[in-house]
Amino acid sequence: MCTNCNKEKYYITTAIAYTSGKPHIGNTYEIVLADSIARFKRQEGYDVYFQTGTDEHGQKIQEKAEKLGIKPQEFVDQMAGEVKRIWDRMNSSYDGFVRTTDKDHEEQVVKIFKKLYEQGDIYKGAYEGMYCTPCESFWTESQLVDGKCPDCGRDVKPAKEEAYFFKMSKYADRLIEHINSHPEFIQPVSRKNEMMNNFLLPGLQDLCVSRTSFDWGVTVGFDPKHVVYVWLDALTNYITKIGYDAEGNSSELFNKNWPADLHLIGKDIIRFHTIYWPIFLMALDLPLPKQVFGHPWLLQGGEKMSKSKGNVIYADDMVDLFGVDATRYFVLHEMPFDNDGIITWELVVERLNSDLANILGNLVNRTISMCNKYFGGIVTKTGVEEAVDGELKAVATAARDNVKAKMDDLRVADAISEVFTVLRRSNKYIDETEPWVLAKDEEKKERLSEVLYNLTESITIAASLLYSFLPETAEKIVSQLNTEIRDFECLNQFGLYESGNKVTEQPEILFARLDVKEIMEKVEEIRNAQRAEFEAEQRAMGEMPAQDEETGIDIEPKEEISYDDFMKMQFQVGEIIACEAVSKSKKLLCSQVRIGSQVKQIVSGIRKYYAPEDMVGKKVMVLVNLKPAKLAGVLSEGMLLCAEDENGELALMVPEKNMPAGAEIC
RNA sequence: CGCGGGAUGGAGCAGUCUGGAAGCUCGUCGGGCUCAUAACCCGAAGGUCGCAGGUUCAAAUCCUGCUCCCGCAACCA
Repeated sequence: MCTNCNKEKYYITTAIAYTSGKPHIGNTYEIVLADSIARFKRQEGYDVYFQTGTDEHGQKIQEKAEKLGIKPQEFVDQMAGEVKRIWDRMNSSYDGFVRTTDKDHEEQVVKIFKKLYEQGDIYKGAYEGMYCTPCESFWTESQLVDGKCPDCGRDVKPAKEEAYFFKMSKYADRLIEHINSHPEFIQPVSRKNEMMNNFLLPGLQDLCVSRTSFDWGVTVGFDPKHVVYVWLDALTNYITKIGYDAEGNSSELFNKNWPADLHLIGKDIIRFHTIYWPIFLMALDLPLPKQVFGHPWLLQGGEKMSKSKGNVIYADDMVDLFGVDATRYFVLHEMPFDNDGIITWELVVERLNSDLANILGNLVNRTISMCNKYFGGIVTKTGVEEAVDGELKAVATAARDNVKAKMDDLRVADAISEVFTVLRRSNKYIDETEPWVLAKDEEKKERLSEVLYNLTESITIAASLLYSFLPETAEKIVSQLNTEIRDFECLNQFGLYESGNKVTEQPEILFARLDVKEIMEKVEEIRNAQRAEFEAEQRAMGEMPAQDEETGIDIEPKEEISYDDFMKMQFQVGEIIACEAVSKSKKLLCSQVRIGSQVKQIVSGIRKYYAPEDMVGKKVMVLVNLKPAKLAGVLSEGMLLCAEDENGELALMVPEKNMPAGAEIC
């Protein structure tokens, strides 16, 4: 309880956005969802603190900055600015924006690390594995390919690197106990079982919490060779930014707000938030957050969005085409509670037209038009009631508690539907009361006035409830009705709209209907621009050679070899006499290849381009004397040679004339 | 047998835990209405609830087996 204002506090956070790339609509969803919850809690009367931010350390970011030829700090400054700009554009009402490169945050991370070390939860140990010197990488036995480095194929040797570890196991039992006794802690519940069965119950490994292989991170104060593991760094943002101090001088803000009421995160990082984070907090002797909600993902037409697929949808493009509130509406509405949601441009247009334009916008527009047409804009309550009014009033006054019930369960999409129930009922009410018929009869004038009053009142209630989700639209509506967003407390009452008020003379169209075809043409432009941008970026990072369509593809030049080197390789024509898919893999085909008098089994990653039955009978170019290796558990004794284009499309090499199986290629 | 999620009218989903008349939104078709953004209201068609068994008076729901899809992991000779 806040001592100043008597309001109960509510601390909500989003995950901090990783700054390795521009966030797409799937990432942006989280801030909109959090914003809606934060706004709703404020409306309900909570003293809300809403924090978001950016996660800016780590190897990936260091590498990306290097490739772009700029300093990591410069890179994350750009990305953080971009994230903040998009969050602002989505009209998110966060109170705090943390960057993990903020001085005060970094200082606390150092202190926290030190504290945990001094009390024995973090200890110095060694990370053991197989080390590839040229690649500067550790690999586990299972990652090795044929006993060699999976990246460069060179020899690896066992090596040890000193590192700090966190004693996870020490707190595991306490965490299991907490999760079991607080069923609301992990939401949705299905995730709880996943965490328990996969990680907690089998036993927690101690976590390596420092790195020496790169330096873009928070340096361990007492051992500057090491940087703090990104997750230890990132997770603590929830306490550092509101003023936690590991040495005991925490701020007012922290004391008031911790523990957090809700960490809103994506389902992919639930493990970090429901296992590592609580354990870190236990070690710091702090209370655990009350709830962690791992929301589902927004998939583009059922697929994950990725730049290389060229199917990414960005918030900016959506806002340009549809506006902020339509974008907010779509992501909030289309995202169910525990399944992934689907977004396509066509679906967005459909939702916008049917819900926002037809049901909401048109209702407001027709109501205001009638007020103007019949009463010069003056809305008067006359008290001439009829039976049909009862149902409208019942629906309108019940909406508040229905919305609240859904919001309490974090079912935001369902909460919005509750508001639309009021709007749909209002449209129906117009049909039932037929104002245009009443208008023709002078004696029905008072009844007509009452009908329009009831509509105006219902819309005011609906708009007030819509405020958390579509703040701009809600404001526009009440402004057109010449009233204000109504207090949450009164939203279960009917008849508070001030009788005699005058609505606007010129109702503005809230959401114009859109034509799918026109939108799709614009989308095509966006896609083209995106593709060009992606290629430019790849080139900037040196991952894609400048290409000229006339001259074909250039590849990374390889080291010069001697004729003897070439002659070491034995190429022969092979005839595929049988071929089947490798059952444990999606990409592999296993072929029996006749080479002269012998038959070799060869596994190839070409299932995407060749069906097993198409392979049989083909004569192909085979590298015969490659050392056999197992792929997905299947022995492969050679390699079928293919040409590959920039899209990964493959073509088997076949002799230009018919040649016998076994013919040497040289 | 790597881990997990899913399969419900043309599309997107709810319902499954706690068996008891198959529901919502969109689309389609028909009708009504004209205040409104060709919007709104009413009605209809359309489903072997992935497949096959089993339990039960009763199964979308519980049990067993299978198929397909999607993530992750592994792997792309």
